[in-house]
Amino acid sequence: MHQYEILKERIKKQIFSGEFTPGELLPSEQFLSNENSLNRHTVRRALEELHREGYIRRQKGRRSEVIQRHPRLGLLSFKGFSEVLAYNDKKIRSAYIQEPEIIEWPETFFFSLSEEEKKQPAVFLERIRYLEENPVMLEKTWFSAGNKKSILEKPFERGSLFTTLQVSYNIEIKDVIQDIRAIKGDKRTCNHLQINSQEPVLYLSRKYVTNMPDFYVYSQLYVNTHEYSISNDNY
Amino acid sequence: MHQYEILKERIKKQIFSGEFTPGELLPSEQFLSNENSLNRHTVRRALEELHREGYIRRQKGRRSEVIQRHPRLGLLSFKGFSEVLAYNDKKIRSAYIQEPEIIEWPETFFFSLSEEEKKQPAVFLERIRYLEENPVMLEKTWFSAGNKKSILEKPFERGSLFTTLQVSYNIEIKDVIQDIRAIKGDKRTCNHLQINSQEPVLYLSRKYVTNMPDFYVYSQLYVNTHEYSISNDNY
DNA sequence: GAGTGGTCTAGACCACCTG
DNA sequence: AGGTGGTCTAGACCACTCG
Repeated sequence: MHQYEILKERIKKQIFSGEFTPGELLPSEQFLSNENSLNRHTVRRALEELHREGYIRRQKGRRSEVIQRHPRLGLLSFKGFSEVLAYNDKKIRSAYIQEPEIIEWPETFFFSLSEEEKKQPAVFLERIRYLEENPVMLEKTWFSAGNKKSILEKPFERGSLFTTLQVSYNIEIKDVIQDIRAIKGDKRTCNHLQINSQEPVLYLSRKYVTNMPDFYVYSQLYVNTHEYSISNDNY
Repeated sequence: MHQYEILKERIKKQIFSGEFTPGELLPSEQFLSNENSLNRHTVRRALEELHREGYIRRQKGRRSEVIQRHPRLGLLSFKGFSEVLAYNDKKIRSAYIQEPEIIEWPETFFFSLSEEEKKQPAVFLERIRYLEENPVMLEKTWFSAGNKKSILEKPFERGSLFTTLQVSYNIEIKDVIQDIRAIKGDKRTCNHLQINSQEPVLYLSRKYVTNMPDFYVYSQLYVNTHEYSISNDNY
């Protein structure tokens, strides 16, 4: 954990605990720098990320202002579902449609796989995500089984695949490539999302890049945006 | 124009001109630093932004790799349509449905307006955006007329509203707040996009933040994602 | 005019990649 | 083992905000 991450997480917690409230100004960079015995650049790095994630507003000559959080899903970032909403006051929950299992890679896959990946079977899982007890997202996930079969043996750490990959295999998500479309939901998808068949659904296809060469995680997300829209991280 | 922006734009041009080709490694930060008499931090800032915008891949211990660009619309960034695709080889074109005109703000608006904004009427315009002669996006734009009525007098600089705002009033876009949904296109929208009525359409509502306090630009975008999906800037 | 954020320079150490 | 990117420190100047 780097210094800027530590500071960033601390300020996030202070925002969610109400220690810093929306509209309030954070201490100056100079102050945070002295206070924490950090260089101003390190402080700035933390504040820049808080800005990109939509927590604060920055303006030259003025201290950083805590922003009123909107009731939106910050799904465009590449954090996992649980992380995105971890600090939120929304009640979230996940349920398996398909627990992690070993399967062959589908013949036609939505990203092109490397030869290395095709040699191994895949781990597949499918989950439905609830927000305030409403199903908002159907998520299908694949990754190369390789030497990661032990991941099937017990439930995910804190319900998060990414947390589990990190603690079990020291794998971290570094980047994501994603495409977004509006599509008609098929019958099965709409059933799970509890909307009428053929209703528009936001479709995201994702390839997560990790710190392990040639190991990627792939996801297809089907999101019901009738109730909740999806907001961007700012930058 | 800051040093890191100059360097960033220069490298972008070198990528699009084919001077750097996909798969190729850029010179090291140290080299670019010496070459341009810039500090390594300044070089890094440029490379970080190129990474976020999806032009290069960065990996510790290895020089930055130029990425194969995908035929996708980088619409999630807050750049204008023309800027996004300026370096692309795709043919783009815009046409007015409604040329800029002065109107009253709609009674119900998709973002909440400040009292200051409501005092003034709005400039409204509506455009249809073509990619390779296919209509891909319908865009409605509003902003406070204020002292900016001269903007109605002549065509936009290089067809870009944002460029015009910058050269005429020194206004720069600093940030964007946007929401994304999948909706059923209404009849009018689908007609313009040349798709069947009720087809799913990607809907983005945007509030652009500028360097001028209390001056915002608002847009509603309706995107046909059947042919082209929308990709993220990475970070 | 004091406080503050944005940019830039100079230099250091570490972790990772590649021969 | 040398090259390279990621993090961090120390210090500087400028442009903007606000009382």
